[in-house]
Amino acid sequence: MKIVTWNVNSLRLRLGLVEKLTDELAPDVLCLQETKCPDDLVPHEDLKRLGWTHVAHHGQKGYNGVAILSKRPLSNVRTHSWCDTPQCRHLIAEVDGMEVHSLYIPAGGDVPDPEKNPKFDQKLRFLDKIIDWFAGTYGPRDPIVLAGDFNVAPLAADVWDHKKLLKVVTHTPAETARLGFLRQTLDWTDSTRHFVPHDEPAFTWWSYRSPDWRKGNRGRRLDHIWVTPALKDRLVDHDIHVDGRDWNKPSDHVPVSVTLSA
DNA sequence: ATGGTTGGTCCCCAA
Repeated sequence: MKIVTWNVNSLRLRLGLVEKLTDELAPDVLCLQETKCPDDLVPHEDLKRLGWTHVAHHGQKGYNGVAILSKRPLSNVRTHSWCDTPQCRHLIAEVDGMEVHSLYIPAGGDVPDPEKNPKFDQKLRFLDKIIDWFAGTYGPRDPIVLAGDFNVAPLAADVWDHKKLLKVVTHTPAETARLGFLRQTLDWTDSTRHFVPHDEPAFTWWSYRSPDWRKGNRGRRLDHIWVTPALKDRLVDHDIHVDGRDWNKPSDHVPVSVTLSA
């Protein structure tokens, strides 16, 4: 069972790359974020042609939007909005006896001060709410995959320069501490760091604004796949598909994958 | 200290 998460940054614009990803990575389940697509405009026929016969989508016009594409049946599809105004950032479905979450945590704007920046305040409160919810809703023996764009780079080796980025949104102590609390709720395993040493730089996002992203390599690890202890022993493979940043008209995020044994 | 790019929408916002 191979599960991939990707911030697609517009599903309709990048349908061709969804096809490329489907061919090259051959996932069984594909979690998408930032589809930027209302539910009634999802290109279901195109997705079906690519083998995505089961599609759950939770989207809105212009912003946000999450999806779970699957080659196996999905059931018990649910959504949550953790914001004051409804936002499409959290979609849940069951597949093969597991619960899969496609999650898009708010980016948080530019100024890392909740007093001055409402978006950063919204991000911190979003994190606080899901920490409470996961802690109160599940236990470590529940088989859950939490995948998505968390918009937080938790470790020093998850950013290109730890000291420089301590005051930059995605890597501030307020955010990384909360991600630590979230990880503790169900004793989640961070799949990437299960396979990659904690001090080895690992990035999944490079800004569109850096002209030569590979040379400068000013990246951050914002995209994550976490699993509960119930699934940890089934982790057999992992990949950050860095080459995806060089696809034609790429997303600024690259796909992250895990493979679970049967 | 600032600017750089991309996507969606409706003349600017979010990332």
